[in-house]
Amino acid sequence: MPTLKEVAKYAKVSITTVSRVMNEADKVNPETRERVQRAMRELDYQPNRVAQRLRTSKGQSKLLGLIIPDIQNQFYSSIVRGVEDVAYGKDYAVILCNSDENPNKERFYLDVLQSESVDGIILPPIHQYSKVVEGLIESGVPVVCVDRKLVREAVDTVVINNVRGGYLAVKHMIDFGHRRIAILTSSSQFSSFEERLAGYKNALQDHNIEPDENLIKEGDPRSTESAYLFTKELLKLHHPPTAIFATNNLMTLGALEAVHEEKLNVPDNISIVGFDDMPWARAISPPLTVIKQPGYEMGRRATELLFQRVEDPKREPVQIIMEPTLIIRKSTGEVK
Amino acid sequence: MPTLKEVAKYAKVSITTVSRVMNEADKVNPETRERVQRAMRELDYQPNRVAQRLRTSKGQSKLLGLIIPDIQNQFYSSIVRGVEDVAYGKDYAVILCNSDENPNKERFYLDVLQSESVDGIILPPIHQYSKVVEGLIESGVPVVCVDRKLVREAVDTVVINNVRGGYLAVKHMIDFGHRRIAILTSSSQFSSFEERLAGYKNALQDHNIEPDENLIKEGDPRSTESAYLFTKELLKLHHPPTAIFATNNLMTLGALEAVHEEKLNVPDNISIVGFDDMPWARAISPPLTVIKQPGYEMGRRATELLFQRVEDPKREPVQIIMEPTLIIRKSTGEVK
DNA sequence: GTGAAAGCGCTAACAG
DNA sequence: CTGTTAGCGCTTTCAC
Repeated sequence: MPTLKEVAKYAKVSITTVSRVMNEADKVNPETRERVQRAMRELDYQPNRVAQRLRTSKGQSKLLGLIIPDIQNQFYSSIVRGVEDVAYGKDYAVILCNSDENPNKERFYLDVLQSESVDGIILPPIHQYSKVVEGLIESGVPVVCVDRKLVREAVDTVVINNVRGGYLAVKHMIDFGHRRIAILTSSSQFSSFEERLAGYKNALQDHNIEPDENLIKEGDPRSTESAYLFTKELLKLHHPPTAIFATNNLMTLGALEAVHEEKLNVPDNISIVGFDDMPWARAISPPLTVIKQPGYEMGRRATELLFQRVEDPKREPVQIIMEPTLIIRKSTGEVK
Repeated sequence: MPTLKEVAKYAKVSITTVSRVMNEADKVNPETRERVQRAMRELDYQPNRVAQRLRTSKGQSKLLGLIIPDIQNQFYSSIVRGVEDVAYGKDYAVILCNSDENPNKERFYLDVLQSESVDGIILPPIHQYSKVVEGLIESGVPVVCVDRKLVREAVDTVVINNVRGGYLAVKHMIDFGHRRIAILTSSSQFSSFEERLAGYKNALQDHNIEPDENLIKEGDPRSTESAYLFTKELLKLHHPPTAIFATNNLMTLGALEAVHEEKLNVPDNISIVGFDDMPWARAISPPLTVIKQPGYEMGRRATELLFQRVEDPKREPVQIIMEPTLIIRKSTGEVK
């Protein structure tokens, strides 16, 4: 690959001039500029981003970091796509990291990203209190949280109103006459799942339904398998639930599989509401009623926030709370 | 972030020595080494990858590039995960790029990656003849193709036997007595889809079934919508097919949706075989018969190949052809 | 066994 | 308007 120096020699100017025509900064004599541009074209010159990054202090690296739990979770794929699209629009590339909810991996990647001098980092933090992430913010690295928040208020954040999401789902089932409604959720650790559970409880309370601990299953939200097992248990209960609320797309799959295996008819024998409106949700039979989160849009907004912060590091942190929507399809119906 | 220099000062040695203890190269006096290591620990030193990359010529950047059509296609998510896992094992980070099958985007990202001095690039090339990619290989950048091949033989490649995948699917339907079997595939451009179609035709031929052009639908493989429309058309045919083979996971979803909308029973009224064994395939009712491709494993193998090439740039190129498997579930049955 | 010095490709003062 | 110079943080000869 040609370097600045070679272009300079070819165009018979100094490297500074070449650098100038690239960065549009100072005015360069039109003729000179033209000559340099031709040289760049003819040599097929591409600035070396690594050198640029090393030299430039902040906000010019054209690289950003994105740490997610697992790219195989489609909800995160949506976020990633949103991030990439906005990044691409600004000639940014993104380093993608999978943390597997493992704080050590998160830490490792955070170090790598910092060491790569990325302009900023987007992530759903594994812990709501995170020394590492907070340290990062303090040290001036632009960070935006997406999907999950940090307890500390002073961070740009994009989340959805999870309490409302949970409420909407459960309210919908109650409206159909259900009173024994089970929930498949995560053991408390992630703000999002805690909130969805809170929404579930609020809805029950508002309709004078006593929560039944047997219907609240808390497991690993990454595991379709555990949701499957929980659902099996649920269905074997003496008083089984007439409706199930699965709080993410993976758990929904587990619930669905168990229900089908038991030859139950949806929604006649049991109603199901999922979380996340994945492509398969409308293709299956019956189509699945879900709480939709705008993953792609969340990714976009988070990235825009990040760019804003890169440009103005001392702007006041913003919290964007997006609204989940209930999409009613055929997997929910009157309780029999 | 502390630099080499600061560590050196802190440990009262020269930066060279610090560099040495990091890279384990020359022997360093045990005492000195210990002192330096303590300094690094106490200052929480992290080598600056950007500087390392700029300085080092090849194969030490600890960064690799991955260009895929779209991360929202779960098959590619699997590949990405395979790549990341192997990369993580070697302290590598990966830059992820979405090409949307757009050669300009592919080209843009290829330039970016080269300009980032990545150690290597993994991609399913958009075109089977690709000047850009071939140029890259010629210029010495380690490249490995995954999922799709280049016509040029001299590239490391990891693909599946797509002809066989197509054959397996269709043979399975023929065994159930089907003779009017439709295929939803891509307009010819991608080697993988061409081959799946070839497998389809081979199977028909081997069983003396005349291919019917009306049953061969070629569209955009990224579009669930187009598969949906095609399926609708197919079902309205005077002699509609009794079975449908969808050649990727997105198209499968479109077919499923159309079939359900027409209130057809699977497999009683129509059999369906999908391509790609996505998590939802076993959760739906009836569970979907599919041709499974080992996406995750393909990503792993591709990355291993890449690392081998980084270590030995003049090793002979390897072509790994993995086998697809037919997973029989309940979406296929006797023709009525 | 250790240090001094050069330089990767680029940007940013500082002169002219 | 253009060129000279000094590094960014690191690796790598080449001396000592």
